[in-house]
Amino acid sequence: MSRNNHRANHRLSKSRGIPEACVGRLSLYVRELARLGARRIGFVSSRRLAEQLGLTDAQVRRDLSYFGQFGTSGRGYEVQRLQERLNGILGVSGRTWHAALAGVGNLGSALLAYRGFQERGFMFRVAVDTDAQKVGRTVRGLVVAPVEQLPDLIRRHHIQIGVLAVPVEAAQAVCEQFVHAGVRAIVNFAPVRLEVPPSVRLRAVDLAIELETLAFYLARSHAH
Amino acid sequence: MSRNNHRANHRLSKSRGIPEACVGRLSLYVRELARLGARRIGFVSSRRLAEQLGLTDAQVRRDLSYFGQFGTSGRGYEVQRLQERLNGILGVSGRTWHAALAGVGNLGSALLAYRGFQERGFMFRVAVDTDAQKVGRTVRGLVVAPVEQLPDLIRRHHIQIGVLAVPVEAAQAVCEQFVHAGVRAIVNFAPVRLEVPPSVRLRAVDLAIELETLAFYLARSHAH
DNA sequence: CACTGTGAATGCATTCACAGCG
DNA sequence: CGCTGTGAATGCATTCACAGTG
Repeated sequence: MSRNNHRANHRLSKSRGIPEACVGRLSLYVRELARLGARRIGFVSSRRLAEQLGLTDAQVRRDLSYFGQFGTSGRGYEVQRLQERLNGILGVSGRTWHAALAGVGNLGSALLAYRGFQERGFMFRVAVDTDAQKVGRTVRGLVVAPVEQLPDLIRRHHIQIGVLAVPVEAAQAVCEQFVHAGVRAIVNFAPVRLEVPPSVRLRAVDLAIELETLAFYLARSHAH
Repeated sequence: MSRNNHRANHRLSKSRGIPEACVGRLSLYVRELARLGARRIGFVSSRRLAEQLGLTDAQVRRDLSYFGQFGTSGRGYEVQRLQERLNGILGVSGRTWHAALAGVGNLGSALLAYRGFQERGFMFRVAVDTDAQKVGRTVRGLVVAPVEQLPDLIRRHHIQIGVLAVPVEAAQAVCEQFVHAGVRAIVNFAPVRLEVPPSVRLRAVDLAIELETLAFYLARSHAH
């Protein structure tokens, strides 16, 4: 789910036969390459890369081969060059993606503050909430707006990614606002399945399911 | 069909052979069944369940069949009974799982406050941090302890699940403390791969990767 | 050599399709 | 009938194994 997780997904026009799982691993490759680069390592083999990430060398080569031929026989992959290429493929090189957060509760606030997003070129430019108590407050340099303004704000700030951290009851409605306003990529943290048109890419992060999955295996291993 | 009962039982006894993806979906089934139960719906067919969750009816039946025969021909599944059975299988019926949090930053605090955990029988009984500023503070009724006390606290509070919300640099070390103290299930929110013995169940939640995956598809669909 | 890139083989997960049951 | 439970078929993802390359 990991795995999964993973997974709580839908068929969208598959981007030219690239396994979904492979796309998820691209980010891992970039991260490891960045680390290697920081250590002034110029070349890396698929085996080394695989070891570090808990994969097989064949899988690394296969994954990369979907996007082109980046390696050199006998030497491996040039760290810096591959990193740049993969960042380009991931769409995170030289640009910033604009995100909007709906739901400035505990989780939402944590997401606004999350360093990993900025580091990879994701920037929250909009935060909304229904709660009149929260509207107007400033969180991480962002003024919380009323949820009614969401469509307008999305257009004004050229939002490409919507992040849902609202209660289950509100999730579908807010999601539809995102979609109507033209957002085509959404991450949903509410523990409910959302209905979106096939043109919209949806990912679900379900925290309770992560723990329940673990509980399943714990309960089983205990029994024996 | 009753002729095949021994085969089903055989499957049930083996913890192996159950697709990991199926385990993740168990939680989804339970959630939907709870909703149906609240609406006083007594029976549900695999088709109805599938529709609601965005799956196929065959998949629902297959998933459930790994654990036994819960349905009635012509009528479907008895909502309440199936819900109870699945909760039992998931290990979340009538018991509480004890969790420990490492890293009481923004994300960690949000996890402590997350309602979905309590609702499903997960309870944080321990929270630790390295930051002297945070140690001693009370968060959600829990006194933050210094990380050095983690092994002792794990044993004293019978912790079964460890949750890592520490920075990348600290993650592996704290993880090892969990493992040494006997924790056999860990959720890792730090964007780094952790090394654990095979007896320990590890799940990774990587927030940046969720966004990057979306960026990949956005970048592609934009290009064409 | 040491390594990549990739057909072919394998292993899982999902879906089909239908016998069998209430 | 309507529906489950499940062999058989299909579809993906991973791994094997090796020809090909600098």
